[in-house]
Amino acid sequence: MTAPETRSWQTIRDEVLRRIHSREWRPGDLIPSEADLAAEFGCARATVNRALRELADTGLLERRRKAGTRVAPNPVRKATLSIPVTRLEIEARGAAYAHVLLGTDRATPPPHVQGVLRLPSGTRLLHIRALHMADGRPYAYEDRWVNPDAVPAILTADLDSISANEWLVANAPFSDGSFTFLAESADAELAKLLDCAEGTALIVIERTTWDGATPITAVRLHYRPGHRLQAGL
Amino acid sequence: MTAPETRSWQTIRDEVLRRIHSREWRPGDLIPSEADLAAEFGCARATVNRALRELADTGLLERRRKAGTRVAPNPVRKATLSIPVTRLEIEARGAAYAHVLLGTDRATPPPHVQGVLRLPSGTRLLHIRALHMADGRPYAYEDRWVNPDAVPAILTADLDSISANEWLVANAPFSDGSFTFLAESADAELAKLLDCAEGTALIVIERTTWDGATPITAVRLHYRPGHRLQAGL
DNA sequence: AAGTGGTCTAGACCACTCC
DNA sequence: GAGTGGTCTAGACCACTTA
Repeated sequence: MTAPETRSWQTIRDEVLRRIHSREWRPGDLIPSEADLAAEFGCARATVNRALRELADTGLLERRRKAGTRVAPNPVRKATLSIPVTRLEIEARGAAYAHVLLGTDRATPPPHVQGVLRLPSGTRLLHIRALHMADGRPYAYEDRWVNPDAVPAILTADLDSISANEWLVANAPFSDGSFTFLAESADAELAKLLDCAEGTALIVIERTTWDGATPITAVRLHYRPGHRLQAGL
Repeated sequence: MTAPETRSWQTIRDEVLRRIHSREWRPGDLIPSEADLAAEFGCARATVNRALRELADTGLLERRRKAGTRVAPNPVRKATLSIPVTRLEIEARGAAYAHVLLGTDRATPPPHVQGVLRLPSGTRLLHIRALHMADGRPYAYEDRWVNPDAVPAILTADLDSISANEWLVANAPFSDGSFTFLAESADAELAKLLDCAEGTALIVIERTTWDGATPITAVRLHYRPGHRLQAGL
């Protein structure tokens, strides 16, 4: 045997991948148990477990106690988007970042914001509007509502020198959150801010974050026309 | 001590999360080594490792040999989108699925498709256009190019009864792929197909898949107006 | 009742990287 | 060189699920 004697969990993962890929194991098939595979590969069961768990996490295998491990019949593709702080996103593209605070006020948010934050109607929040610039050109428009009860210190923060985005990342740890992606046409105001024609299709990210049951912030980011979100895997 | 004596890796993960969250450990801080934490929690180092690895995978911790483990200063949020087969996506909403094959032909793809698939210009591919319906109403328009060299069997598949989407999932294993999300305005044809006004902003998913170095398929999915992609985490 | 995955342990060696 | 994380082992017990 000239085969390498290495039997790391990556080796086993790759071999399992190869067997699925070569259709030796087909979608829906039951594959051997961890104990059997450990015997076959000459390694500890924990090592096999690590490899199979990895593949189950990415949706390629389905595992159930007693029932065993199957090749997923309908592999649900999991696309992972990395969403860094906007400044870093822009700098990663090699562009110079700048940030323009368009205004802050305290007001009652529109109903849909109240809804997603599950706030009683009439609650007043801090409203922040800002523009992120890349090389002097508009990159994304940020419309944010912050719950000052959750992070009182933001009322005294200098949001001209640090974006609310970054201030919150550094100062408002959160336990939960969600992202939604959608498309929207630029209205007159957005067209002006993002320097595009009215009606242009824009991609929008809506994000909310929570500290346990306490809502922290809800934000909508409208990206400049043509923006693409690239997902891995 | 009335604290429970359970010390599973989830327990440890949650306790580490709590310390980060309570700002006992702040962004950029070095946290104790695995050995120290194992001693503190009274468990094996492997258990601590499992907990910390989990948090590092989600981007909350940064780990380096010798340098130790730090709380990530700029936690990169990883949003995970689950992208199932369109039929299952529709059925999960409790709607009836149907699928209309609009046409197939063999042709030379437009330059941008040739580009992303890295094919020599002039290569002829199978072109498939279809509409996914939910409860009889248009849900998404699919415009797909398939490399018949990679999956010759598709030329004889009955794409009326099974969508190309599902046929490929079941018959064309792939090793790599990528997703891109963007916004586009409906042109006259799309407006007609999706039963919306011309110029409506639509969300678009572009997907390509590969079998090693061999391109399999490139597809663009235009969703009906108002569609949202919901990401977890 | 029994089979399978899920997890934990105690120990070991290795790989990397900072000093 | 030394400290830290990365991984593997052999064994064990438990939890869940199906038969």
